[in-house]
Amino acid sequence: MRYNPKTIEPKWQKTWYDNNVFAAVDFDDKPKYYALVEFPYPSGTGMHVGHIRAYTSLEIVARKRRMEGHNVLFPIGFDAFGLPTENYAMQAKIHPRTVTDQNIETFTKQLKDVGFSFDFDRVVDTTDPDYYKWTQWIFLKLFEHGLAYRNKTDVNYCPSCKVVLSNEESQGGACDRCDSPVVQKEKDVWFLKITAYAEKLLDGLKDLETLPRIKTEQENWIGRSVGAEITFAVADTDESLRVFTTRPDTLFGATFMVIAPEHPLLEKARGKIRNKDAIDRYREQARHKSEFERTQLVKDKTGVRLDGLEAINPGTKKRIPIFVADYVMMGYGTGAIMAVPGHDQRDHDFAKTHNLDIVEVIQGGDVTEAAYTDTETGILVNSDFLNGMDVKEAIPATIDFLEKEKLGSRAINYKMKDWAFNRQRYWGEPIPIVHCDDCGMVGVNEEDLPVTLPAVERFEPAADGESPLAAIDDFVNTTCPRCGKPAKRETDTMPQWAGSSWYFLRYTDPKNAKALADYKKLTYWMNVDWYNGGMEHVTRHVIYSRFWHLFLHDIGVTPMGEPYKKRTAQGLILGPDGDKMSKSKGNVVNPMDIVERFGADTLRLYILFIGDYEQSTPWSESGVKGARRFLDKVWRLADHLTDDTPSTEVLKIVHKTINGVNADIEASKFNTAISKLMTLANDLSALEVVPKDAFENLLRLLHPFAPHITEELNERLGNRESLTFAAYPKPDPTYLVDDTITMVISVNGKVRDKIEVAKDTPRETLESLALDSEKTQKFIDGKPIKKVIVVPGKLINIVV
RNA sequence: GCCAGCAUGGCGGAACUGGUAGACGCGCUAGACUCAAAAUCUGGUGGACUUACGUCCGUGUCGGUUCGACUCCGACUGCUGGUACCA
Repeated sequence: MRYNPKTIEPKWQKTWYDNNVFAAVDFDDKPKYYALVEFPYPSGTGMHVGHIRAYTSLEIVARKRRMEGHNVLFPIGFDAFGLPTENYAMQAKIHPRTVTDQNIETFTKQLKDVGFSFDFDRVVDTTDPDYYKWTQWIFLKLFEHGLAYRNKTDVNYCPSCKVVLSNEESQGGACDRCDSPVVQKEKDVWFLKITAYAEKLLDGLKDLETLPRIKTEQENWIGRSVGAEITFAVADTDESLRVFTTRPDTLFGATFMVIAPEHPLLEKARGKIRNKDAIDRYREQARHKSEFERTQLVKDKTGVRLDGLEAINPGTKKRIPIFVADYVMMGYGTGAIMAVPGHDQRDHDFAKTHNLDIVEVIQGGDVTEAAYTDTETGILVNSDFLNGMDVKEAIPATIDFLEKEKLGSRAINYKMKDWAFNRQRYWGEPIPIVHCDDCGMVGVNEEDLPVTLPAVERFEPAADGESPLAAIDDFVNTTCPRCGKPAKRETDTMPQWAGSSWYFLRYTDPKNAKALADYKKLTYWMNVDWYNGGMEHVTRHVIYSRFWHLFLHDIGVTPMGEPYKKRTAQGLILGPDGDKMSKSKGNVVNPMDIVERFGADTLRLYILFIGDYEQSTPWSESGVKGARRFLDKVWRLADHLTDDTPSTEVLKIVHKTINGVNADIEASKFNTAISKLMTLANDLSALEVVPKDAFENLLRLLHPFAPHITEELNERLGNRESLTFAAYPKPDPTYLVDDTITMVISVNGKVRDKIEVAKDTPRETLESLALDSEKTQKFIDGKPIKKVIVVPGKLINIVV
């Protein structure tokens, strides 16, 4: 009989899913293993090959762990709030609830068609009120602990559509929907104080098992920098300017100051500024510049000098000018800098444009030409008591001086900003806050959660940038939870990151109505042993969810500090043309097509064989064929089985494969694991008859990759037990070592001969064997032998 | 600009801590089977020279360290990702 995935795949899927064989068992005695993949956004187009790649890695690990005797939690769910569904719903005039339910249904069917071993009893859906009740509950806790606050900020606003836009919808400064220019509109929005956790988030990275680059990316995102805060008095006023600098040693070279256009000094000292008009004009320009312009047009350093105000350099005691310039941002540091044109290139550019003094304080370069930024070899000059020191000595010396004079202190600054936590849209979790005229902002009582999204006909954004919820009187008008007087509900909803910041906790206890998850179950299942997802989520999603988890731990809701033990990230699958897959390029590969034409096992196998798991790789149709041929070959092997005991030679091949495949899977080297299985199948098919024992080992090793065909073949061998919980093969060390080894003989590093020798041939014998070799003789050619290097088990190199 | 990563046959990719470059797959090619084709099986397949045995060259470019470099170091080029005037 020929291999026909169309009949055997549905058969085994039915067996698995009808009997719930992948259900994780709470509090089981077996050691637990929690394998987590990033849950999908259920889009209308169904699964992408990228989803398959993202899930297949841990699918292999989960199936392998079950065979190794673990109680495995391998869950899946849906991150279903968000813009695409909402936009589609508006366009198609279907309620987002309906759209979401349909999409989830499609995804679930597709996941099962590929044979993923998820525990479908634990599916979570972030848009389910029973789920988002707890998302709201966590928000309330953050609010109670002062970690959620409201503040004014500028948002992208389209005056024509009267709608707030996301960054994505306002790229290049034009509205995505009507193409009119986007302006910045000031609005009161919610923030989460993630900066309060900056240090903890940095600390927690120490124990995370991951690629160095993943760690580096998070470190750079948090962006801790150590330096000093220095206070500059503003001459003839009571005002002062605080700056943050990483280079306090260059204090004596600060010849001017620059403040952000939004800096409060401009209001406070307004009376003293003589060129108000010019300043106002510049501030207005900066306000209208989109973030795009302000950050992309790097070349021209614009700015206006404040007439009538000067600062005093606390080192030199000299008066120095103050400028307003938009290259300084209010959002980082203190919104003001001391400019050291001699040793900072941006300041140097600015000084050149505006004809300002450039003073050299670190010797080594030519500061009239360019800023000299070498901190290793430079020596301080023109700096009073710092003269003669190197940069490393001068930094603490300056800080000591500033602290003594009460002009500044050591300071740490983070690049990471607080998390803007709001959207003015319908399809998101309502923020559970009530605005009361008397009590201010009050959290909804816990027993009144969830604050559900009202079922409405119209969910288009309301006018003037307000959420559609603002137009629904029934929703808005409520009573104050504290004083009982009439009050209004918050109408903003949460961003998409909210539901995904804690979903992995819900999987441990998905139906709990009393808590986000039972503490004992959390204790049993957490931490996540292995978390795989996209490289693009390594900064935002991973950091946000770590923040929520650390907070939940601090308030005693979860037992562990850091949620994840190990994190990996898969590479992108490109189109067959090497470009990113996209509808517009017409190079999208639909994974379900591959299932249809070649079978799910072929898809699973190929997607891991395609290349290094962490690297991006183009899709190849002919590569798929290769994966299918391999399965055909395995199928045919079953027709040549024998009960004879395998030869030592065969046992060696089998056990080396067991050893290699095991190691490769644990190291995410799925492509080489598969190539080793192919080699084993090739070797077995070269035999007259295939020992059954060797074949069964092959089936078990292959089972996590290609579960359907292996279950079928296993059944045909007469085995009653499913492979799902069959013992994973263990290598027998006696078959891993060879008695004889091939050693290379090289002359001056070039391979000239190979010899077969016993494993522990002594050095002297090897040397003489090498020197006597006919082939090497030719290259030694009577020249004097300088040295003979013997690397045990590898080679002998003769140097002449 | 800065940070990180990558660069290996016709193609996707292997090569552990420096030690036989090109595993495995695709493609191509010759042969077997077939009336024929498909499928399958067997052999070959980095390049140049050579009747052959072989020899030389070869891991983006240039240089260095080493008995020995795809692997380490320096400079450069190109590609990918992240970030954005971060003080």
